[in-house]
Amino acid sequence: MEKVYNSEEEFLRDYDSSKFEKLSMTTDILIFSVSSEEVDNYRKTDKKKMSILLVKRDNYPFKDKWCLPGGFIGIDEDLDAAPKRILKKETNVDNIYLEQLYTFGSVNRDPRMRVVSTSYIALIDKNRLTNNLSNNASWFDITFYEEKDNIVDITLDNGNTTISFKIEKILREQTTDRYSFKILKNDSLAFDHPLVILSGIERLKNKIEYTDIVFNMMPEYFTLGELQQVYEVILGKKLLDPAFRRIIANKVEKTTKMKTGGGHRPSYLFRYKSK
Amino acid sequence: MEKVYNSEEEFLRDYDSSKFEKLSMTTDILIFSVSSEEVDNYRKTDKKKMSILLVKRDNYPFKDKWCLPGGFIGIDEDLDAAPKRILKKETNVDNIYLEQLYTFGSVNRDPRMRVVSTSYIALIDKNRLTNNLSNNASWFDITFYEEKDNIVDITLDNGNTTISFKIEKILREQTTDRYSFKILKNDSLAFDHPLVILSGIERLKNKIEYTDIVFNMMPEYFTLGELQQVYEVILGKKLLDPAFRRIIANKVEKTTKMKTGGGHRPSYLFRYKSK
DNA sequence: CTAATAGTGTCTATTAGACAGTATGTT
DNA sequence: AACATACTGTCTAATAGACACTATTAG
Repeated sequence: MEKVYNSEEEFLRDYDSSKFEKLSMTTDILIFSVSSEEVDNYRKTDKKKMSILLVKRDNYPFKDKWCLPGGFIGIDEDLDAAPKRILKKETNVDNIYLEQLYTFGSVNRDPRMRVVSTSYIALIDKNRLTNNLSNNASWFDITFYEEKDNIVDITLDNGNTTISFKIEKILREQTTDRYSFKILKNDSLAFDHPLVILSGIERLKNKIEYTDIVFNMMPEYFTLGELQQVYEVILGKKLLDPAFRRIIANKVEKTTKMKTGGGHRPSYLFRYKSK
Repeated sequence: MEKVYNSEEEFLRDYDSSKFEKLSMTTDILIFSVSSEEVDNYRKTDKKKMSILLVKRDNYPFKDKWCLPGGFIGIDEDLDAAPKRILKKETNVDNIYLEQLYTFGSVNRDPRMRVVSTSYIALIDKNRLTNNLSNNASWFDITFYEEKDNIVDITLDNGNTTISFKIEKILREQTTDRYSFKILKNDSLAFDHPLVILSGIERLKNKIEYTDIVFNMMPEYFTLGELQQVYEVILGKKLLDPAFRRIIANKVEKTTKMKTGGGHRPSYLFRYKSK
């Protein structure tokens, strides 16, 4: 028979938290940025790509495979504090844009034991990184390609290694925008991280349209051409100049600085204007 | 010194999962529906409200306070399976619309021990419930009111009990749509559930604009007036008839059935039309 | 001069907002 | 007849898409 308590204090003094079987929690962080690939033609501007930071596992499970930076949630650590701590460790930078993405909790996602993982998206301008990444971390350029029938092809490339995977998106209900993801092919990414990365890319594509999060990936001063390229690479399509400028007009302010040196008309540098 | 392993199998055989301190996970479910309040005037249509299912706690902590239905995640249970199981238990209905909302993980959100909770939104048409709710559960009508300066006032009422709380929304960064919530007043809701409820309402308000999730709260046949009222009560504002009908035109199909009996022109019944 | 990007003007198409009007059942 | 809701027509305002044009620099 259960004991009857007369106050919350009494109950808590007696409480045995071991009666439920506990589990481990981790966090995975999608650190997104933008990279520029130099082009041989002196007139042309650098080609921009989305990029993501991965780390190479030096331990089992998935030893020597690449995965998202992450780690365990401390028992005395706020859920949001863990990704902050890990981000600081990996990048040596504070004040990085961070938002919770999704919590993944299939029973067998980790071969060691039951682990539930809350993923986060971080956005950063690479110029803020003063080149002291932790030593098994590396930036991978993202190539994202959606085939007709809800099959998504993603390729990550850091110059040495190419990782590619393919995921099928299955609409869960007619009424919503939520998909179930099914991994069709995955060479070399650890855990269920292909799913996490795809979720993150989709979130980014969505939110770039109705928030100002892009500016977390931009340097303080930028040209509108550069900004437009970042939009285009994230959305995966070309935008028309006048329409683009109308839309971002009230988000940026023109400065007196200019960018010269390309073999073409110089452009004004703009800056993010918060409301 | 750490032991060196030569294969994943060997590593896993040896793996001691107890070296990290584990924690408990729960799920909280926001079960939303729509209720109609009868009006004395025979001509007028019933006034619709959003409603949410709460349960009364019969144990410490927060004994006798109301809270969201929820429970612990089983060690061998997929994260998504837990809310499904609890939903079935509380409502006796299968196939309810369910989507993950957010994972709350402040260190002290539960006085017993460290508990991280993943919240879910469920949407249901009350007509599907054949009146066998679990016996300490009750529907509360929601009144939602946003004061000028990001202070939100929410009142829940089930006819006997009125619960009200007040939350301040603080924009986290200039660039995003994410808020931190701060509870300014909370009489009688257990845990951090005021935050969970507010997050859920905001998600609902957002998604009703670009998905078809409303139809999960509607009966199979409905009039456009009823549908419009549901939109209005969720969005918290009046809509213009012609605009509303244009927007939902391709989401519904007219049937030959009609609704008569109000002291006014009868209306056609419509049905959700999936694409 | 040329290639390449910067930046603007303007027309058109589409969508959203507003208002006024007609239609029809119950009491 | 009167009230309340159903439903539609149409004008206007705002926004998005498309194209064409001018501007300016390094080589």
